[in-house]
Amino acid sequence: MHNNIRKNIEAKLNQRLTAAEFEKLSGWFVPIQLENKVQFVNENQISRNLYFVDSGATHTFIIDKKGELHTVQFGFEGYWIGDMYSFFSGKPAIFNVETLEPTTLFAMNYVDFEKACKQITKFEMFFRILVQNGYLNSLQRIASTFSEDAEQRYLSLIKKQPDLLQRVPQYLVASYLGIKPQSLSRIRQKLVKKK
Amino acid sequence: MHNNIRKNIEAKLNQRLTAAEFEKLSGWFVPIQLENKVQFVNENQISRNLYFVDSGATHTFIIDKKGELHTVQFGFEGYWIGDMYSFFSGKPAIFNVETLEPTTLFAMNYVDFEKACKQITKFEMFFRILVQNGYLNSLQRIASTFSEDAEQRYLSLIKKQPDLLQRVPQYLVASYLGIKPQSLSRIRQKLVKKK
DNA sequence: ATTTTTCGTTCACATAGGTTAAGAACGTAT
DNA sequence: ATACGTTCTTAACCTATGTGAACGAAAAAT
Repeated sequence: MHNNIRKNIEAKLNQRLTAAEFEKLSGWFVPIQLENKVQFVNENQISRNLYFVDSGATHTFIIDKKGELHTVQFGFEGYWIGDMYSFFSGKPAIFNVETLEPTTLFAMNYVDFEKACKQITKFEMFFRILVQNGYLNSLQRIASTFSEDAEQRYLSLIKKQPDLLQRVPQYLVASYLGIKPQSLSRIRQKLVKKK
Repeated sequence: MHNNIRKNIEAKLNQRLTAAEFEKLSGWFVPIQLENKVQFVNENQISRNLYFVDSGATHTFIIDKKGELHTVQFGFEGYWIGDMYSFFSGKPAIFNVETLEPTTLFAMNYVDFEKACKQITKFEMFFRILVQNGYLNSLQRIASTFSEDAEQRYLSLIKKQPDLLQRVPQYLVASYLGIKPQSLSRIRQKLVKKK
């Protein structure tokens, strides 16, 4: 049941978990089944869970002062998601997370997370790597936002995740790229003509 | 000598270090004095150091394909800087870091960092908090880039760091905001007239 | 099956920010 | 004091993206 988590951790660590370690971890990850369009993390509400996406898709987003939605990140099979700020500080979340398909998650609460870090050094290492990678990715995303135009960002994105447009509505892809749906439509039209 | 580091760690942890812990840590942080305009982390070169800015100022930046500079972050007294990617992976850095004033740093190398994490749990906790905060800040910066125009971002920035323009050249502030120096000049002129 | 809502496209027009270029202000070296 | 390089400003023009609106297609609800 928890095999995808195991594979994911072992791949990032480049190291295997023992049967005992895996068994302990499994106990701390509770499966959750959600329908499409279910929001399970809410801005301004406390969310002391860390989630692993076993199957399905999610998006993490904020709503700005003008009421506009901005996608911070998508989450597919094998992604770790949630509101880290709330998870660690115990204060209300700053992001929202919602499913984009029927989705199976594994959730670990903060108390178990602390146990896991203490009892299983490999998990603590794994998690450190996870946060570091997330941090670096977001720094590079800032850099690319400033150095590339929307067309280039779009091309990089579909190169990196060719199935993205098949799985999430185009207006959310636009919100991830930092542009309006109409602009993404225009960019796509221009690219078709170029060929 | 290492008092600023101590204060910084204790403040973030909200917990004091014992004399023994502090003494150990002090031994691992090597002071470095640099002149203005010294680049001490280079893209494509390995940099397995973590730096604490004791006094002075730095900026972390990338150069894009068009040869243009983009500031990723500034570092002043009490900031922790360096190229985390290289620090952890041992691979070449993806960022550059340079002084903007005569600067005093404390450097910790990766081997000592690992010792510190193992021997001083508080340091390990502290560092985890540091990376998490960095990650969250960068996610929020992405959100603000998409939801605010350059004028609003400029106003938020000088509100948060009123002395920034006194300490770093305006073209670097522009590169941090993601605009050209001419555009920042135009925005500033417009703001003066508004008053 | 029909209606209603959501989503993607297209277009005309508006605007923020980029580009180029020139000159002013300032700092530093001579 | 003079000259040189660097930074900042200003202005005219250009371009990518935003805005608002209309339409058709697809999806969801009835």
